Amino acid sequence: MIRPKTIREVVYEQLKNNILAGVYRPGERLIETNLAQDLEVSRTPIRDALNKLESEGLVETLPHRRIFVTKLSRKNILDFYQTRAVMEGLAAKLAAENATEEELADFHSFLNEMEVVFEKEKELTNYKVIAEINNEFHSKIYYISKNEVLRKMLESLQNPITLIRSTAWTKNSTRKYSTLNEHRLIASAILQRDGTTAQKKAEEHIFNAWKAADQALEDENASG
Amino acid sequence: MIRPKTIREVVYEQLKNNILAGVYRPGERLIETNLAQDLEVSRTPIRDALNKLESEGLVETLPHRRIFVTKLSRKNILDFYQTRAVMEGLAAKLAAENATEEELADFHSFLNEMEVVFEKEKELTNYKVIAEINNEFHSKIYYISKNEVLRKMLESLQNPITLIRSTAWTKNSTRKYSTLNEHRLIASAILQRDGTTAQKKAEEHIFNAWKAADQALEDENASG
DNA sequence: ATACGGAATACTGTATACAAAAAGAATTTT
DNA sequence: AAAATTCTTTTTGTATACAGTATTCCGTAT
Repeated sequence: MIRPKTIREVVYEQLKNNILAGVYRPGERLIETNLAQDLEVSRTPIRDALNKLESEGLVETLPHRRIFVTKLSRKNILDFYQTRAVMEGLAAKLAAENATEEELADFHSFLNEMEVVFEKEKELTNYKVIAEINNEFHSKIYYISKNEVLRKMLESLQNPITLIRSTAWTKNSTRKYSTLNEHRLIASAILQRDGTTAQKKAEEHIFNAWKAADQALEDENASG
Repeated sequence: MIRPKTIREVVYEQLKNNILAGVYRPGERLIETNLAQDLEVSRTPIRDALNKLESEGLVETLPHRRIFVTKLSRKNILDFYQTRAVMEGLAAKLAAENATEEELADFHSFLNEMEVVFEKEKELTNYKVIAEINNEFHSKIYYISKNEVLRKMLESLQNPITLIRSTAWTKNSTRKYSTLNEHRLIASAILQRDGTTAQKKAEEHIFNAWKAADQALEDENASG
């Protein structure tokens, strides 16, 4: 049974995609009326969508003031990753402790798939495929952790982080390889139900991701 | 220079207060039209406020379906505290590491104030005063941690937790005393710039708060 | 009686008109 | 010419009317 999507939902997804894909760049101004004209809807669903995006940290605004796509500072970015690190650590730990046997079996076969994809995409040119399977890896952990609150918060952190990555980090093969390795370490700890190690490896993984993102942004600023 | 508040801001605060104070009970249905009439405004700012409250987890709704004040399950509550624990831990650790000398001095004198308040309110009957100063204690830590992302997320977690406390936990003197003691332990670690201990003590503190809340809710269900 | 189906109704979603505030342009003042 | 001040324009905030969907109520059939 499918439910027809409301206009605001469609608008929300479109705007979000445009922001995350860099169509609307960080710092760019958004005007309700223009967006409404472009998407051929009234301002009402546009405003609803923008409100939601604001609470997710993708746009910024003050009452009666203009609306801008969020532009994150280097400190902001560190803050995001730092926060995400402890949350991913908790998720990994809970996953190791709370997964059912079925879920672990499932997770195991997903890992095999992942290996196959990486094997096939040896050149790692297909950034989108890699990014997708990496996101799926993390999502699986959130779900088997059985903590809904944590899952939702981590999912909402995903947006700003995608925003960061869309600006920097187009192709950094070294990082892609180490990501795969780090995922292996986390997964192995979860499968062995070793919560402590899973937590530690997950935290380290996010820390490394931060270092890579930070480095990429620095390089970009230095060259651009 | 003060800015006149927009209607939606006022409405948001009113609805939020009513939810957190238990005027609108968990599970209760909210009707836009009625709220608009009660507050003597149009539906527009009501809808804006409800959308915001939804993204903060205080109300729940599906498209074209009714709106309800969030009713948290026991598992939800555990999830909230579990998540908050690691985040408070991180905040305490960062506070110990990143506070300036001035901030530490400030924090120290706040602690003295806190002791005075508790001394004066020996009977601990004035629940509101105690709750306020406890919240302030945590807020101070968020600020001196220097991590804005973490602070905002912790602040948004505060709402559902207040919701939990408003239903259970009216007066539990034992818990109030141990809260003071636990706060002392966290503070002392921060003042000594011992990040590891601060983190550990903060995590334990939230875990204990969860145990108390969970117990109170169980008792309430058993009796009520 | 109970289950099903179809109006009636109650509420949320959307469009649009109008109000108010902020940003920008033009004008005056120094 | 620079700064301050008014006024114009642009843009967001709010009210309201209308559209569309879910829920309720009632009648009918089994």
